[in-house]
Amino acid sequence: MSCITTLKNKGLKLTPQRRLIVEAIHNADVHLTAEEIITLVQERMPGVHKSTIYRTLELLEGAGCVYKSELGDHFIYHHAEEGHHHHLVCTGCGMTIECEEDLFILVEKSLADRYGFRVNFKHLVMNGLCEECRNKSN
Amino acid sequence: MSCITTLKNKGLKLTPQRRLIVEAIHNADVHLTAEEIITLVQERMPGVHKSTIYRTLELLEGAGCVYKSELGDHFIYHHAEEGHHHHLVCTGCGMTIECEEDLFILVEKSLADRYGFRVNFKHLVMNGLCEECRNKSN
DNA sequence: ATTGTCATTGCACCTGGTCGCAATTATAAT
DNA sequence: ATTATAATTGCGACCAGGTGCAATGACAAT
Repeated sequence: MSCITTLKNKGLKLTPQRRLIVEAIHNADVHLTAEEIITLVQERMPGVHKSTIYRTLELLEGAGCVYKSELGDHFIYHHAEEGHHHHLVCTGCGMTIECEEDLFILVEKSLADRYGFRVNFKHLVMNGLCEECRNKSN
Repeated sequence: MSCITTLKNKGLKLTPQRRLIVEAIHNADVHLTAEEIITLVQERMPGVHKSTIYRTLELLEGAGCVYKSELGDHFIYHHAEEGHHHHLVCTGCGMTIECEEDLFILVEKSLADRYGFRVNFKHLVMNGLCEECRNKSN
């Protein structure tokens, strides 16, 4: 909800298109792909151009209202109020598992020490094989 | 070098196009983007179609001769004999740092224990801010 | 050296995502 | 309520990467 006020505070305009996009992301309980957002928005307001949606998504990301992550070959978006977590994506069956943040605290520290690099570990996507697929493939 | 024999052993044909592509990847000491490979190959043999190159790259990846990773918004390729490493990509200036594998051994183990998930940590790309950009932005 | 077969190529077209630009519109000031 | 103006939209063109298909060509068998 505060996305709207965040935008206003930054002197950005509140167009019907933007309202729809923000709404779509808020109503979703999981992350959406760009494609899904485009479909949802255009169902309610045909004629909205995809470039508008991509630009709004980028803007919302920049404003900190929305997180964008790469999930395989496409992008997913979800609103910022959700807790952080990481994704395990099985390359066998496509299933995704969400996993906790704490696993990476050590890595985060090591990277900072060794390379002076502050990693953005808000959302990380890792590919691999789930238990089931691993058993199947052997 | 053994890429060539690997292909032969699989009953695949050794076309001049494929020879050039394999050669380009072997001659490079760092990873190349698909774009760079296309340019290199076409310099020596104009008319080679990009789809041929993408397909060959995919084939080499499947044969285990070449690794493909996502680096931001594009793909990079390098031959399999290189050691594995991960990439730190600065979202500020675009600079990339290569970092060692050993950082992730612990994480790998935790994920297997907690979720039964075997992560493919061959090449991981992590976004964040490098030291310089972090100092600048404050 | 010729031939047959199947892998491979080039082509034309498609996809998701991005960009520059002219037309439109949300908002603030009057 | 009008107006000014800067942000935003829709459009069309573009980019990297991928795909189905008919034509070509590498290689094995003769």
